[in-house]
Amino acid sequence: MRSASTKTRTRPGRQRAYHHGDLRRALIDVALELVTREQDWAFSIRELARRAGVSHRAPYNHFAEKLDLLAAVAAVGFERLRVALLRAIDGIDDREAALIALCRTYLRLGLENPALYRLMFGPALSATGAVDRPTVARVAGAQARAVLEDVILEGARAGVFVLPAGAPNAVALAALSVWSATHGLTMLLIDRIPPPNLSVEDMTETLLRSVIGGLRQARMAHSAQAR
Amino acid sequence: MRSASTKTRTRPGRQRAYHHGDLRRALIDVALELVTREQDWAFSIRELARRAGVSHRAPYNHFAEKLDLLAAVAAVGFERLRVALLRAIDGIDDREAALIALCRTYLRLGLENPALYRLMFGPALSATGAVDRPTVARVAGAQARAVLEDVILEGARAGVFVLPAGAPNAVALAALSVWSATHGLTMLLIDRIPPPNLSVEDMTETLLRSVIGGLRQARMAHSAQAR
DNA sequence: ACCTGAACACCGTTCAAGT
DNA sequence: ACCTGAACACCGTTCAAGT
Repeated sequence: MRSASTKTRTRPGRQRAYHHGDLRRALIDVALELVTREQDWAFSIRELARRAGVSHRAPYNHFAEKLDLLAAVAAVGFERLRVALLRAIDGIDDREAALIALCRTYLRLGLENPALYRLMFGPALSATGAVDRPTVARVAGAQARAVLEDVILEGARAGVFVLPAGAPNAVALAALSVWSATHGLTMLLIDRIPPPNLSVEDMTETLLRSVIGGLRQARMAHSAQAR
Repeated sequence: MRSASTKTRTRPGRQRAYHHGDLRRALIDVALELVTREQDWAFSIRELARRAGVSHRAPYNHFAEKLDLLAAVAAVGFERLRVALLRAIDGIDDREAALIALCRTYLRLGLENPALYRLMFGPALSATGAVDRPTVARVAGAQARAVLEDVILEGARAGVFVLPAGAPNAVALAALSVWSATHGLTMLLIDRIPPPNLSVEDMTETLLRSVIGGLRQARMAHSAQAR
């Protein structure tokens, strides 16, 4: 799309040029911008349509209801997360350092765009009412999770991390513990729950120390190599 | 209120009896019931008024806007949490066992009423748009947090837990780590993010093992400096 | 296949009164 | 002090058409 000539915007038929048949994408873009700027997804479908320059009915040609639109926005957020996580560990050899980089990146992204983050893990996916319709976002979330599991698996193979047992679930369970801790701190910070006299850096460091400690655990016989 | 005769409900003036001047309380009750049953707080103020048997305008005499009503509901949730946490550790001597009991209770309550839990930590408190109006819920949350901090402080004094440094923040930081992990797992479970082949019990146990490990953690060689 | 515009039943919030 | 009822400007979603 970006390779196409930008002159189309200066052409006479300006209104048609913007959508050029991809109103769906345009709606997601506008919604993402709204979520980011207003830090809220309470905007109406009608306003969305207005900003996209179409009738208030048009969005329903692409999304059955508002929930589906929000799920699409969440999917974009998960994709961004996945890319950011992959980039964060790029070129890092030490799996422990890689894990820390993952957690810090995760936290940073959450704090950068709290509303998007909450949308990703919120009601849009959790199927509060009916069946889990927005599979899109769920799949995207699973891909982001895979990055974390890979690092832990590699660390376990390298002997840096000690996993609970030989169960096939071990990696998934360990990853979920790390994820829980990081996700929890991110959420608490987003929601401004911690007392204001604690600094984000201190909280992060304390948590990561605990998380890493939990993974090194078990055989703490001899002092391991310091970093 | 409970000490008052319940015969008032069987009296002739049934309509007046229910509110007996406390429409505010009645509205909170109805809202809490709606949140619990529908697992959602998308209900309208008008519907709330309908169920309470008053005009759709009446609620505005007690809550400036819907947010304030939701904050009041959240405050009830925090109070319930505080009571449940206190009861959970009642009679337990071992501070490590007490801490585990706290985490498990926290998790259980969250899974019992996900919508209320999400409301407690959600936008109603986080002041997405303006100033932090709903101080009510914030205070209630701080009280619940105090229970956790007490257990950790006592454990540290008894030598069961080893805290980072002598900084006055140490207890708060340690408590926040434990809270983050527990809160994170609760949220992830509520949102059905973990893969379905993992059992809740396995996830919980793995997490708690890691959390406890982090608190026992022998001071590793170099001392930790808090900023 | 996609869009428009009218229509329906709702909503949050305000205003002007009532008691 | 608290409640009512009308009113305003919105909303999500559906229907019947247009191209």
